[in-house]
Amino acid sequence: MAKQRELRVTRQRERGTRAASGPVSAELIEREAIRLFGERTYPVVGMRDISDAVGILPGSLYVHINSKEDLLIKIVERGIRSYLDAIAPIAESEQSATIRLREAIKAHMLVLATALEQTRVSFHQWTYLSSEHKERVILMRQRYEELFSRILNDGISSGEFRDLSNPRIAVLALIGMLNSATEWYSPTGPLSPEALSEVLADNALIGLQK
Amino acid sequence: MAKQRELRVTRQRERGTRAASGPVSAELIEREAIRLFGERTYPVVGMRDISDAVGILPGSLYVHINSKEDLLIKIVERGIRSYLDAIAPIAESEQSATIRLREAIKAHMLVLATALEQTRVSFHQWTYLSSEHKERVILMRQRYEELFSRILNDGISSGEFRDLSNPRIAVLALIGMLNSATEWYSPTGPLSPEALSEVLADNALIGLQK
DNA sequence: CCTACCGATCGGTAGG
DNA sequence: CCTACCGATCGGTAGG
Repeated sequence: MAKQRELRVTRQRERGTRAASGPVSAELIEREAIRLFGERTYPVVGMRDISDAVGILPGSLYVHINSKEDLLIKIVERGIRSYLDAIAPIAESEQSATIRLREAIKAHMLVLATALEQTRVSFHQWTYLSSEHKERVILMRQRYEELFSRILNDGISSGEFRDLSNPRIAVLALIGMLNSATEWYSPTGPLSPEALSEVLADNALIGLQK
Repeated sequence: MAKQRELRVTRQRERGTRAASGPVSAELIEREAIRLFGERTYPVVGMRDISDAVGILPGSLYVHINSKEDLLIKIVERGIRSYLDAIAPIAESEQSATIRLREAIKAHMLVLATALEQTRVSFHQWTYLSSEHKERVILMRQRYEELFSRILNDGISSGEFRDLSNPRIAVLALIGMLNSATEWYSPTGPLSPEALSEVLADNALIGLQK
């Protein structure tokens, strides 16, 4: 008995990069899944990697979760929602389009900085979901795109922005620029998310030319 | 004998989305791999998917290729090299930074349009390579980044561009915007690569403001 | 290029 | 939460 317990603890140590201990929960599993999916992507992370990270055996994960895909669904939807929640009130506020765009960019970078790995999963790995869930994600992504479209269109109407020949492409390019930060943002870098968002907003609004 | 042949042909038809026939070759396998990796990503495409697409049995692939990773290496390196080859002469030319930037963006969009799936693999899936090959890719990506850095720095020196507080971030944001086209460019869309590149160049140079 | 097969690993489950 | 295990699938090979 004592020997069995010892073996088990040893195995947990071997497995466990997990800090100290604390009970295993669905939330802990999701947290480790975010980290692992963010680092190595969904299809190449095995359930055994996740169970190692939380310090239990693979089969025991299913006491807390339903399936691997269920983990992905929750991570992706929560991730996108955090962007919608942060940016919707800004896009719909009464301020000028210029100010709204600056604030939306800042909000984006703040969410990105506080949830970098979740963002990586949410914006790139939703494609691994089965079709029904993929459709729901596509709707959320459309809502997100519409927030920026609204700001741009308002800015054109009000005369703040120039008469863009193709606002749709401008929106996609802007969002693409923001999302690319998942590939180069570093929490240990010299610039804060706020400072970065000012550089990006200047680029988007003023451009490179003098 | 006749019956065996019939069975084999039938099996090939079942497998084969392959056009007409023609001999299987390393090039054909690479072409189908580009398409499949581009559509569904490297880790979730099996060798059986590739062998189905070219119309042979899985084991027979290894007459033509060495390994699955070898396919990825070739696709990724050829893909990045096509960008370096297109943009290096422009970045190193004698023209103004403004013109060079416009032409570099146009060249980028032309390569992207003519090799959309290869670009998707090259820019996003090199992360699945083993570490030694990953390092080589990182070097190529640095060269690519340096081409744009050179244009931007030249433009700042010459006074064409404003005094960017952080040129590195501006370069990464610019490249991020260009690369995002792998997610929204459609060959059947209304705008040509040239027209798109003008929209993107205007965005980068002039910005959104009036 | 096929036949026949390999060991490894995958997500997940039954029963305690 | 573990023990013990499942069928399916993976990349790849030997021998013809």
